[in-house]
Amino acid sequence: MKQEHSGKNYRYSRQRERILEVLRSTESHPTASWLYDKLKPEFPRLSLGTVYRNLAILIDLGFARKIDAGSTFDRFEAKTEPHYHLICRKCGKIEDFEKHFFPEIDEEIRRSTDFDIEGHRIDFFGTCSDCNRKS
Amino acid sequence: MKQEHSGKNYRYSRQRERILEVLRSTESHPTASWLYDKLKPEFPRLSLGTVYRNLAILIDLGFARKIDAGSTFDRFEAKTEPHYHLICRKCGKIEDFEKHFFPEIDEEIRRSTDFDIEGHRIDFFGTCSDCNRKS
DNA sequence: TTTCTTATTAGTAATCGTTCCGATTATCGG
DNA sequence: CCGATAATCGGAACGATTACTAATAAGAAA
Repeated sequence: MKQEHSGKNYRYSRQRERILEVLRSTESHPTASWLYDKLKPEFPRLSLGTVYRNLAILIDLGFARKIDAGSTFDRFEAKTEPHYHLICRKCGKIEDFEKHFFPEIDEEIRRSTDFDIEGHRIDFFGTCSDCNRKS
Repeated sequence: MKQEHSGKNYRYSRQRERILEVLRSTESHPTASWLYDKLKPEFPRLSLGTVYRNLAILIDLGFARKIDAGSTFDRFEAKTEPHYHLICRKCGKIEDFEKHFFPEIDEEIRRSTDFDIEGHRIDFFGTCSDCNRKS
């Protein structure tokens, strides 16, 4: 893991490395405390503050992203390729969707606003197949 | 203001009526405490909890929406027609964008997932003209 | 209008996710 | 190995939101 970006140069830390590995190993778009629980057995003295601080650093390094899914808590992901999210209104599950990406809509918007558009995010809302099956 | 929806029947309240009016009168996508400050002179005994509770009711009634813009606090709007948001990465300002809407992308997604898609939200990120001018 | 029921409010305390702080530990260049 | 300082731990602090209780007010019925 290269740890330099945006002027800053971060020292290596075993906790940070593992936080990124665990984040990369899941598709569940976890919370900070989920990561904390996962890593607590490995680092018995791990602190939640360490998880938060390192997630912020990983975001700064471009290795992770924060997701706003309407919950009261933040969720994170390590996927950096462009993709969208399917958010289940019933259970809150977030799934990645990468089959289509629409770069042309940025152009469309650029033409009719003076905002300097860098990119966009799309979230699709609905009900996941698990929840559909149950009702 | 019709106050019935989702089974519940709400009583009239002057505070709720004014909260909606003020929310409709601004394009600033305000926070709960901004609304509180605006209405405090009019209702000297207004409580912040009242603002939050009524915003939740207004959302339930379909008169308002909550916006997740990556901040630590919630922002609200009373515009109910479909539209997107332009979010300034520098100053946090949110502007509405209604010139284009892309209903066809829901169809596109429906075809390749088993999620039951109800709709989508798009947020465009960039720099607003005010911030561009300053730098 | 008066009464009665109950939704709504004000005021405050509690909650909960996140950030901050001081002391200790670890990284890493010299 | 030493020294400088970044990162950690543990816990306190913070800030937005929610929950609780007694008082108030909407609105239906008499």
